[in-house]
Amino acid sequence: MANISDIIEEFIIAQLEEYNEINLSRNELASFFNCAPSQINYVLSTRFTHPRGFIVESHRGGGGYIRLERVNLDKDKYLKILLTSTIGEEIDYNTALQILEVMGNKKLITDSEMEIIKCSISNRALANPLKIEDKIRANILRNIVVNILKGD
Amino acid sequence: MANISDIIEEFIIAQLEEYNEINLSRNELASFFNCAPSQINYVLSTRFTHPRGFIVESHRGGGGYIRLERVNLDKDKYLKILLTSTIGEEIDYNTALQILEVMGNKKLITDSEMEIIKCSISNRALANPLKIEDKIRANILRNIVVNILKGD
DNA sequence: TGGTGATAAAGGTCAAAGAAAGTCAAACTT
DNA sequence: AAGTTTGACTTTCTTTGACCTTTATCACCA
Repeated sequence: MANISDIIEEFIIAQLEEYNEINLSRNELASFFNCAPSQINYVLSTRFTHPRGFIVESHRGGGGYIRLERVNLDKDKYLKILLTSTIGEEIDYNTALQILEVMGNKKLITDSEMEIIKCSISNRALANPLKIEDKIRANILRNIVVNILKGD
Repeated sequence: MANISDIIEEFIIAQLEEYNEINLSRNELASFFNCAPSQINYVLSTRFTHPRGFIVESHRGGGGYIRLERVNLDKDKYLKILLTSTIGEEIDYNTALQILEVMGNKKLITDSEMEIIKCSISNRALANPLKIEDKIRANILRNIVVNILKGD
């Protein structure tokens, strides 16, 4: 123990115990702990991950920030399992569909939410010639919009 | 927060909440907020954009002004415009967000649907080392699941 | 009276500087 | 070998300022 990363982790978790959503400044944190700013990124990416129930958002530029939020994994066992094991590094469309169906049955998502998600993850939407996220995103959005038009 | 642009944005939006068309003086605004006049242009061009449903008109010279208006297209028309021109071959995250906001305002999507879509199209979700759709899809799903957990 | 040019009063543009945060790989620890 | 630490470099967003363009008005002269 007693390595900086663990200490920073504890510090952040302590904050999250009080408020379950917090704003950090990467540079301030780094100078507070006397470490490289990128150390903060290291801590965030190794400790504050989705499977552990954290959501991290950030903004660059003047007035930038890092926002951290904690979700309660124990609230729903099924979702917890999804996060921590079922959905791994990769997942094909049919498996994903099966998951969605269960989520629908369990009323975790509405029908129209399910439709939106199907749009988002369809092979058509994700067809990906070369690491071009903006194109992919446009595909996803177009999909979604057509779908809303369709549903009267 | 704590950056001037956001504050100016809020100020202007508050005005638009009352009157849905307003006249501003660039210089007055700038001196009121103690910033460079061109800062106003920056705010206008980054925040009061077409995708967000604003129209900006201005006049130079003596008695010049900046007129700001909020447009209100009916739903089908708006969606058609989205499909045929606003969403092109590529779209960056911020523009997409602005579109989603308007869709939310127009009740074309519910708040939780909006959250799902944001999850689907976030840069984080689409981070794409190399044409690997299954990985991307897993990212998207994980995003969505965390988000549903978040929503109480 | 009517045209003309100077001046002032707007707003516009653009690029450089500044302020965050992100990435990645090399070096260091355990 | 695995996990951590560091730092150089990148990307994104904001702020500032110098310079540009457009418009209105007013004084002046034919």
